[in-house]
Amino acid sequence: MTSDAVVEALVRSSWRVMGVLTRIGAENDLSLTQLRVFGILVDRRLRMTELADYLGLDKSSMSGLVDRAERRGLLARGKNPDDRRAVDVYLTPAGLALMERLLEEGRRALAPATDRLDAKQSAQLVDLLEILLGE
Amino acid sequence: MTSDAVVEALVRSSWRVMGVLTRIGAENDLSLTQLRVFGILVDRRLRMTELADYLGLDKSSMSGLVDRAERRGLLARGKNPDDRRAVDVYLTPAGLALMERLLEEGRRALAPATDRLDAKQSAQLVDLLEILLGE
DNA sequence: CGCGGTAGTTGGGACTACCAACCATGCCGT
DNA sequence: ACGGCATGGTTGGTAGTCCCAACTACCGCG
Repeated sequence: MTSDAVVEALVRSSWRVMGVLTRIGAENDLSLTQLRVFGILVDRRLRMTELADYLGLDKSSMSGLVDRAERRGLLARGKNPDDRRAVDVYLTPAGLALMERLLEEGRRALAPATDRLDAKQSAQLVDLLEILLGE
Repeated sequence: MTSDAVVEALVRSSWRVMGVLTRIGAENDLSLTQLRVFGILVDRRLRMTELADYLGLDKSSMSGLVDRAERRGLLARGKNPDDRRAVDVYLTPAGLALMERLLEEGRRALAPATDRLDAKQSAQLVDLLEILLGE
């Protein structure tokens, strides 16, 4: 069965990627989840629950997560204009700046791997992964 | 720069894969890390420190990890014949059986995604990821 | 033999996630 | 318009993760 090989390759490479992200996060005192939160919020402003859905976490897990990032001035809570119960979360300028640094770091850290592909292969890989991810 | 697109696709798909693994783990009371330990030990018997190296964790993190799995009878500690300080870790038959179930579950869970690729694309993806992972 | 280095454990601390319980607000039917 | 149920978020408690520092046991070399 070829499905096995695909799953195996996917899982293996995913672990590799997570390892890189974990290291980059650790160097900046961010957990994997926080890193992901930042990645999500780069171009969005979301309510707590929406964020929890993105992450696949319980909403109660969000409070502390956001608290800690907020305390560091990287993230802020704001009122939601449409629903007084809801709380919007978004990156502060400092958070955005940090995220941009981390993106660059991520690119650099993965470069040894991604550089092994030529332009055509890169495009192919992106296409295949996008099919995998579905639209 | 096309490197951006590759990194983005890789990170996105890795998160997807991790989500699936997290769910499967949670359904069986296993953390992501434990799941990975099992995956590593399927065809190996390792010392604590070697395992820690595979996982990129501190050796002190291993004790508790192995403890908990051992308490559930999924994993066992054994003496290392060459070094009396060292402790070998390996899957018990129960652990191996569990892991086989989980592998099958993983394949099934990822099938909706992997099925979107035909045989040729699958082979291509595996090739590309293997290049990425290095030899 | 003795001494520095390595294998693993223990203890303490911050963080992560979950669940259940709890306010505040929103929404619906009557 | 109001009573009741649903929804958004927080809090508190628990178990697990992961780190660092300190410690014991053992290895190996001079």
